[in-house]
Amino acid sequence: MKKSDRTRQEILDATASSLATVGYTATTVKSIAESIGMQDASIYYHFSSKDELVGEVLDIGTARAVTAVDQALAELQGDHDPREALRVAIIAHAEAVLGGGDYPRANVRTFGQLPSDLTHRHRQGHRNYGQIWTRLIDGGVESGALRGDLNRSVARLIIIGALCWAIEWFDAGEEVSAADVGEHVFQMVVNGLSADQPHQHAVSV
Amino acid sequence: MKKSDRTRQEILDATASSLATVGYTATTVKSIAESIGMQDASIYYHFSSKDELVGEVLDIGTARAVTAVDQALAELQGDHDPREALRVAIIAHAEAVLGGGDYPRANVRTFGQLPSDLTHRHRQGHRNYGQIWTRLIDGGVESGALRGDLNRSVARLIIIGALCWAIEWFDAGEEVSAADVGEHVFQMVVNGLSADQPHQHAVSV
DNA sequence: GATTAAATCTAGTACGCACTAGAAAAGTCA
DNA sequence: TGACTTTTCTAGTGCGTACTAGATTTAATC
Repeated sequence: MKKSDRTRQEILDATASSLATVGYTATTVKSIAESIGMQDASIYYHFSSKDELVGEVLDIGTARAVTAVDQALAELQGDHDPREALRVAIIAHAEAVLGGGDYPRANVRTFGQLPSDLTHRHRQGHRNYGQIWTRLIDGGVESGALRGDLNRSVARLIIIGALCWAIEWFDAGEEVSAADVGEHVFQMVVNGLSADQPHQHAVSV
Repeated sequence: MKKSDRTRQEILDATASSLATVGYTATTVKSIAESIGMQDASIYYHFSSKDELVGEVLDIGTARAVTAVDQALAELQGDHDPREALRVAIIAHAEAVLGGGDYPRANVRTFGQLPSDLTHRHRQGHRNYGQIWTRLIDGGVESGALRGDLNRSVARLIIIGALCWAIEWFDAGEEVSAADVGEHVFQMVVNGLSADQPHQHAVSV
């Protein structure tokens, strides 16, 4: 591996870490360079602009999140309740975004604070990610496992929203793990908080 | 009312509107001034800094959200299922943040992109707001209406998160209203998406 | 209508930002 | 070692930001 590739990777990692923790605006080219012991101008040998660099980090982030969920679903072999697929996907998302690396976290953390160029650039990636969930919900409704009287698109966005917003309060140091958060979202959104429900397995947290 | 008070209000309104639509960074003192036909320097006759102005807008926002939820709960007289209280609160929050004015929207929209001074300044306000929900959930669990096997704090944050994230995708122009979003969050989080649940009233959207 | 106070404007400052040009250093391979 | 390429640094530019000082206009009061 060339030195250039190694440095490039180091820059990407530092940018992902900064985006995930302090957001887009507070992530300056100078601060990225400092965190890896470089001068800010040297960044521009590897990337033509801040937004190209940030865009690449976000691309990697969506790819990793999609892979995490796809992989978790692929491991679900044989016949299974569509609710179980939803559960597995929700927990995989939670682990990728909360417990996982900086890249998926950078994605969620900077959502809503990017310049419009970058927002547009990633619209397709978000659509692709949304389709995973659309398929899961559609499958559940059509098989009769999930209610059909709710707007599926709204339901999808509410699930994703509950998971994404968790980044604002989740603290990896506390006793609640990323998987715990996923389990809670699943329990609430699929089984419901109401006490007199079937299909409930006690959750220990 | 003095002229100074009217102008001051105009500045607050313009700031709330800007924060709610483009976020903290893109809200510049100059852009605020321009939107009401002033010079940027004139803003400083009424407010000592950008962050003091923004802080005041956010204070108003939390106050209005709290009032909206409190008022909706107060109208719930007589005996009622704790789930109904949760439903009323969720819908009131949705209407305040999605359908309501710019002030509560500014709060949610800028969450996570504020400088740390402002974040700290509003920590108490957020805590107070969280307590409304803590009471609702605790009441539900203790009366036996809600499950007791989930972490209540996590449950609270998931409900608020699902509602807050809706600001990222909700479009007031579409056929789904703010109250519809609230109703969906309630249906999912309390009754659950699963098909074979009691307590379900069909929702038409 | 003159006098005083309130409100706004003009014209700046200083600073941090993304980014550039060209020199210097470090790495590569005969 | 020496010639060449790749990478990094030094030193800057221009722009947008929040913010300030002092003159100027607008409003209120007698």
